[in-house]
Amino acid sequence: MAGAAAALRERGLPLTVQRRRLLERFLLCTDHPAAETLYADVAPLVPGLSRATVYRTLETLVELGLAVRIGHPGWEVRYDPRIERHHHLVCDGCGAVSDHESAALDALRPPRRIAGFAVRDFSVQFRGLCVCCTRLRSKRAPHTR
Amino acid sequence: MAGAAAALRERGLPLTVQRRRLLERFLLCTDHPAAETLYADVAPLVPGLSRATVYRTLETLVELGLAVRIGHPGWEVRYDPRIERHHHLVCDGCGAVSDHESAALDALRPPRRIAGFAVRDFSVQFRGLCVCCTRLRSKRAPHTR
DNA sequence: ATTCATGCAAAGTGTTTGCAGTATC
DNA sequence: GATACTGCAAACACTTTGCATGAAT
Repeated sequence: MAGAAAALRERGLPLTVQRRRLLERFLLCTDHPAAETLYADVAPLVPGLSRATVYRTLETLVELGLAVRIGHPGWEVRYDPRIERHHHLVCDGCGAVSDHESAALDALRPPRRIAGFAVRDFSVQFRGLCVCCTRLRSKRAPHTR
Repeated sequence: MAGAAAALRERGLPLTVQRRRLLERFLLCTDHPAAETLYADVAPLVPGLSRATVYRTLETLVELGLAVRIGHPGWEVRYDPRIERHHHLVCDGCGAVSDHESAALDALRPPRRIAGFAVRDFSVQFRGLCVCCTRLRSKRAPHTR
């Protein structure tokens, strides 16, 4: 919390009541909440809190490097006609998805069971930046997303 | 395509014009299309094609085991104040998705780079049957989905 | 003839944006 | 007092659903 407040100050960003309350709650979360969840938790403490503020605050935190985004807004489900086990490289920059075959990963044997869940197969999703997007980033000032 | 047609017939599902065209196109795709993309590609060939049909067809293919879904419908972006990764258990039976935290997986260090792709993080998707569905299967006749 | 798929349009989520007003620095 | 944030409501993107019609077996 202290670190977060400092990070905001450093950028000249006001520490509003809404942000303080959201931070207090968010930084304790261990369950990677969605915006809606955080809104539900904090709204009772901040009369009139708007969902938009929650969304905006969370994105600000990501920009400040105080939070990690899991997934991307506006990202659709994609489908793959290849059903054999294979893995994916998902670009955080442009959304491109490419396949990745790996003997090493294929050699792994997943656990049969995870907390009652009967595991049948697995696949790994690597997130990062594709070649094109890497090139773009290195030119301009580094800037998240 | 032949295999797909057979799979449909086996289940007594009609091979409609729309499905045929969608299949013809989809099975050739190597770029993990989203529903919208497939719609754009096929709509010119099937006058009056509806988006709903595309969505429904793709989900049918997943149920038949002819396609895999990358991502989950209705999934919101989640945020994490710890820079910690987490994984997913996806039930082939009911489609439920639950989170899975694993110290062992967290300890893994992904490669920095895969064929030019700058890896930032990864997450593992385990597919199988959740507790409820496992119970159902063991009682009733096995029934894929 | 039966069964299931389709199109349409409406509704449902999750998220973003423009704007006028307001709090923070 | 300047700047940036907030709430509101409307817009937006993606996806699902109900229903009457129509097509495949």
